[in-house]
Amino acid sequence: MKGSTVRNPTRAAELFHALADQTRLEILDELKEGECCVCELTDRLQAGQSRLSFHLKVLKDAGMIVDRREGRWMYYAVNAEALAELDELVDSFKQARRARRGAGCC
Amino acid sequence: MKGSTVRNPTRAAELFHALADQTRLEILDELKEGECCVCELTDRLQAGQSRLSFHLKVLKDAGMIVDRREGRWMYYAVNAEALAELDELVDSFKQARRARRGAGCC
DNA sequence: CGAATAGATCAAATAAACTTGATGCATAGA
DNA sequence: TCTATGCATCAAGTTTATTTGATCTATTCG
Repeated sequence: MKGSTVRNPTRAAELFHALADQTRLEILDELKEGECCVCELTDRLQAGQSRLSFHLKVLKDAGMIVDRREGRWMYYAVNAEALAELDELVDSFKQARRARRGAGCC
Repeated sequence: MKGSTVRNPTRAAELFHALADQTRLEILDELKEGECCVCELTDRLQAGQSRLSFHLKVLKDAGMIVDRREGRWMYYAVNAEALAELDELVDSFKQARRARRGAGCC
């Protein structure tokens, strides 16, 4: 455990921001099939190397993915912990929606 | 139903983008307690009127919230459909993570 | 109708994110 | 050690988001 993740608004924004990009969603879509190296991603997605590297970094900094070096290849994979965090975050939006707040407004 | 939402990467990015901001998360945090008008939000959150209005628009355009006019007040509320979409999206990241892709890399 | 109020919208300024091409660094193999 | 390969990183340019202060619109009430 890395401390409260939900209830930390900055953390939540960081996590959602990591998901708020088409290219990164495509990366995750590839990674969910299993661990994968950058060169593989490069030709699956239509993306230049440095562009891909940039987005991988965003995902990694947010904790959405983890990396592992093997020889000269880097393997990336989805981070299961982050998926649990996301579940919690989405759940947190669901609390106690009542019909209407008290009486009139302001 | 408004057509496939998961499996539409642009839609997914839009939804996550709406959540990728501190102020908007705070708004949602207020709204989950129940429907609420802008003036109420204005003093709960430390935000100017046009700023709040901007973020409410982002949330609304993404379908995260719905609005309702009552006299001269606008009431906003979390959109339950969007919460379902989010659940689906987060689930979609979870598919079939295998240990390792086939043999060596490239 | 005229004034007041709640919010939306617009324009300009600023800031943050993304793309691209170049360069750097580590590893592996000759 | 020298070279090639796989990626990360950096700098510059571009695009997209956000903030702020007006201004505009709809609604209510006198």
